[in-house]
Parts: sequence; structure tokens; C-alpha cells
Amino acid sequence: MRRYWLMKCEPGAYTIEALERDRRTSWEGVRNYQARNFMRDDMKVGDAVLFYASNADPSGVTGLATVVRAGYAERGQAKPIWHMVDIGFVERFAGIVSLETLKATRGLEKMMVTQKGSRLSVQPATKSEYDIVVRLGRRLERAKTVRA
DNA sequence: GCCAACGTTGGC
DNA sequence: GCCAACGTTGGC
Repeated sequence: MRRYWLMKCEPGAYTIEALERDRRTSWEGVRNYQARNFMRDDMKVGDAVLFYASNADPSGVTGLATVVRAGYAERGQAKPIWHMVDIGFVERFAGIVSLETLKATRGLEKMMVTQKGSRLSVQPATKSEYDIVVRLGRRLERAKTVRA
């Protein structure tokens, strides 16, 4: 059963553009146990990922990725505490589906990222939430195409 | 850059 | 195991 996720990253650290260039990357450096557990235990190859730019202008979903390697331990730990996954590039939106838009969209009221004080950097999402965000992202694409 | 909302640490 | 102090995240 394919699962759906949202992964946050500050643009200063990594972006969807960088992922498009690199094709894939390892999601190392997460230092939160809940997020770690999702990566170590639940994320499987083929799962869908919403790529979210945090602390950005504006913050929001900038594209799509997919899990290409399930949870494995970061190197250089005597006892493996921290784990990561690898994600691969899927799609870059023409713009940002901003947090403001997410909050204003019906069907995303319960999405974790729209909740106040939600800081978790790896979050589960539902298929319905994922589909809605993808539609919003591709609408940006169409709008751009129409203008061109 | 501010600061509220979290998460983690460590003394007890 | 409580909780105050501290550190971090991330919207604004």
C-alpha cells in the first residue's frame, strides 16, 4: 500500500531545483525521533512525497518526490540512532503552493502542515490530501502555460 | 529578527 | 517521572 508524506526543508539547505538537478538525494540530518521513526519504519520505496520549502518566501509545496530507498542508518554512528531515506525527483511545480493556499483549501483542514505549531519535518499525509495538493501544483503549471 | 510553540535535557 | 531551563523550528 503506497503511502503519502510531506517532507520539509529550508531552501538554504536543499530545494526542489537541486533535487531536479541531482535526480535523487539522501534525506540525512533529521534529528527528531518522530520524523526518524517515520523514515526508519514506515516509508517504503514508491511512497509519494510532497516537497515542502519551509522558512521560505512564501513557504509551501514546491514539487513532488518519491521514496527510492527505504529507511537506513546514517553512517558514522557507533550505535545507529539516526536514520534516513533516499528520495528521487518526480516533478517541480511552476510555482509554490503556499501554506496560505493550503490553509484556505477545502479538504486540507486536517493536514498536519496546516495545523498551528506543527514543526514535524517528516509528516504523513492522506491520499486525498496529496491529490488535492498535486492538483493545486499543476494548476500553477497550467496558468503559466496559458499565459505563455 | 522576533518569538510562540514545540522537543529535549538533566537536576532532583 | 516531573518539570524548569534550554535549544530549535518555522511562520510572520
